[in-house]
Amino acid sequence: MSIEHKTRTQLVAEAIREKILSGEIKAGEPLRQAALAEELNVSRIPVREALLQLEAEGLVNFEAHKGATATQLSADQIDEIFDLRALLEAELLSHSIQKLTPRDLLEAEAVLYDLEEAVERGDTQLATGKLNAEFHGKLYSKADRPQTSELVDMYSKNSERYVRMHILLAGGFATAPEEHRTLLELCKNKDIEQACAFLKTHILSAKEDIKALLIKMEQE
Amino acid sequence: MSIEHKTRTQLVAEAIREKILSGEIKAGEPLRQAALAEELNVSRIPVREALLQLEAEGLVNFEAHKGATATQLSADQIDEIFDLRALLEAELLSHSIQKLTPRDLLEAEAVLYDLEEAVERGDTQLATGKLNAEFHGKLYSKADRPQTSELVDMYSKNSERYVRMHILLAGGFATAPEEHRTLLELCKNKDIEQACAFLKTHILSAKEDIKALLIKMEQE
DNA sequence: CACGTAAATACTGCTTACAATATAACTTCT
DNA sequence: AGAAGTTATATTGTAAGCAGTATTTACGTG
Repeated sequence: MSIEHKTRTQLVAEAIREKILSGEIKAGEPLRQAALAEELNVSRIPVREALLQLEAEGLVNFEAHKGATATQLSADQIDEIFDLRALLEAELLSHSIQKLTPRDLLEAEAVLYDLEEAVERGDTQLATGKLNAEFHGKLYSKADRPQTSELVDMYSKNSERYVRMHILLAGGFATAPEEHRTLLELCKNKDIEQACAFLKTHILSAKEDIKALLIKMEQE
Repeated sequence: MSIEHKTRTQLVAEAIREKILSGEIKAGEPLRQAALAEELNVSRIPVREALLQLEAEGLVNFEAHKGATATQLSADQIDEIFDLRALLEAELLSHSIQKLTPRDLLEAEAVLYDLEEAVERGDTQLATGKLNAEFHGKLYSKADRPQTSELVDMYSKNSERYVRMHILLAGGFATAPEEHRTLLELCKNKDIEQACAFLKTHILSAKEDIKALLIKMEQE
């Protein structure tokens, strides 16, 4: 194993990404190259390159001569992104489900246990972010579809901050925990049709919640 | 309409993209920043930024300290990309088909006419590239799904060079023209189910052709 | 001759500094 | 006072050059 030599651009990208996902940088806020460069003790070039990378991830809008801003997703865009997620994640699950071993399923269950515990502790931040992604990831782990997975990761990262916001403002999703259990059961039974269908409705119902909130906010 | 002020980065990106798509730069070939910079009469900075952009488009692989290469798609990757295209394009069509006006359909038919003519002239380059994309684009034009469309554009651009290669080596797809006609008919009849199903098989059959060729090439 | 090691090279990554563009502030005129 | 034009300022885009990394070549050693 060779030591990883991280380039400044990568470090800067990680730093800015974290700022956006955590909400430290709010949607729509402009990202000044010089300010970021000084704050992170690098020149503007790695900052520019990091911003370009983040644009590819959909976290940043980069307009020539005008600068970069954290992407502000409209209700319509949220709508479309969640539709895409439903489509793509069902595709992943359909390729993965037959190959899931008992061990995979137990690992998923373990994650689910942590997740439920986090919810009880009130740590919704962790529950909806890292643990939720980890649970879904376990179920897709045998899909062997690298490009599709990359897309799914991108979109889930991208919508995460809106999910968080929703939870903050609306008190979270009451139904999600049970839904996860149901989904896991369907996977254990290798019921492709039903599992995929249920996964889709699971994602789409989350969408409806968030969209309602966003529309309300846009009206203000 | 304000005059567009194109940045050097954008111009460089277009130039390199064209080189890759046209085959002037072959898959796997390294892209030297200094060489490109000199050839295009710019410094290395816009070249680097253009390469980053092309990486986001999937046309280039950018590895730290090792440089950029034109992406070399394996048979597996082609397989996955075409599956994604089938999924996403069917999604677009399903959202667009009801809203397609008689005029949209006539325009699609007009493109189809040009396309068939190009095939007869033997201009498969044009037929499978610009015109094919234009025909499909007309059918998706009322989907109102900007992000999905962007993905589809990306993937079709990305696979175009492999399609071209296939045509060069295998003499083209015998069945495609009739399939386009059939698809158009199904759209005219607003038969969502059948149109989407047919579109999927249309894309997946093209996949099989190309994949077979690629596997053959990989064995050499 | 094989193999590991050290110098040379070719390239990428980054900094500093300058040029070009867009926006904000300020006149000037009606 | 308000609109149009003009300067000033902030910010981005690009260039040239140095610093750092990976790869190749040359060399010595067993």
